[in-house]
Amino acid sequence: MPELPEVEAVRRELAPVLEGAHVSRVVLRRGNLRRPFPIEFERRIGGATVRRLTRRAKYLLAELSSNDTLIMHLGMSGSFRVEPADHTPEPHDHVIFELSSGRTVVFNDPRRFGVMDLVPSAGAAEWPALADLGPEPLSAEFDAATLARVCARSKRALKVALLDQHVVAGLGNIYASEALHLARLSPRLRAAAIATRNGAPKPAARRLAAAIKTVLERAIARQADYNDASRFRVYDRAGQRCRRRGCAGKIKRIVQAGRSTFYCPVCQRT
DNA sequence: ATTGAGACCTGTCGGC
DNA sequence: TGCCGACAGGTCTCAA
Repeated sequence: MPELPEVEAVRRELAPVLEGAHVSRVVLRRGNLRRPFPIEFERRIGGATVRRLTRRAKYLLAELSSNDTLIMHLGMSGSFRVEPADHTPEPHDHVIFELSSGRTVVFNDPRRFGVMDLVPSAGAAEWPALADLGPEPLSAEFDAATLARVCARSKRALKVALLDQHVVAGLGNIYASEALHLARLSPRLRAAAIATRNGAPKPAARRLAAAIKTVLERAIARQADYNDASRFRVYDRAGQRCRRRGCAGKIKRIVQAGRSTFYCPVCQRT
């Protein structure tokens, strides 16, 4: 379940287990995920201590005492479990990090769209996918002005633009729809429609930038005391009633750039 | 330069 | 029950 809030939840769960922990052994149960594992992956991590576990967009970054950084992405179906040392592997358990604490961190990924790579920490920010990322949506760096600027000359639909990690880093298919609903903006609007000609933000851009932050913050907070999976505003609710107060619309599903978009045609008219 | 389509994988679910 | 297509939270590459 990996968009920014889910990755952040994973980080918060793993940080206490990994930070300061000594990795006694790494076991690969296959040679690749979306791409092959880097050369000497197990040997280069084995023996190191994890200094910090951080997140950038949907990536997890484990800084190691060896001055390498382990870059991880969960793809569509990746997940981590913390297990006792003697656990029996389950199907699709691909990477096992054995810690000298006696615990084991297991990476499981049925579809194998995940990624792991190991790079010198000094150059981690230049790792191709990381270097191209747009602003972190919960940082002060991301606001209506930055959003308006990157949308300025784009002819694609607003929803499609929100999925572009160069526009804003960490939104995925669920929270793009959710943010647009909160901001009362149609997913089919051209992206450029929220910016004025000189690139200054319109009220729509302000609403959208604020909605993105709100939606992500709420999702992160919900994960913290994780219980019932989701009460989405629109995602996966085709045919059901719009949850906005006073709106009698029915949620609609459309396909944009090959991906499902959910929205309310009544309150997300522009 | 942008943009959309297809590819990469496996699992699940609904319809016939 | 079984088979088959559609679809799933994400990138990446290729060709208009």
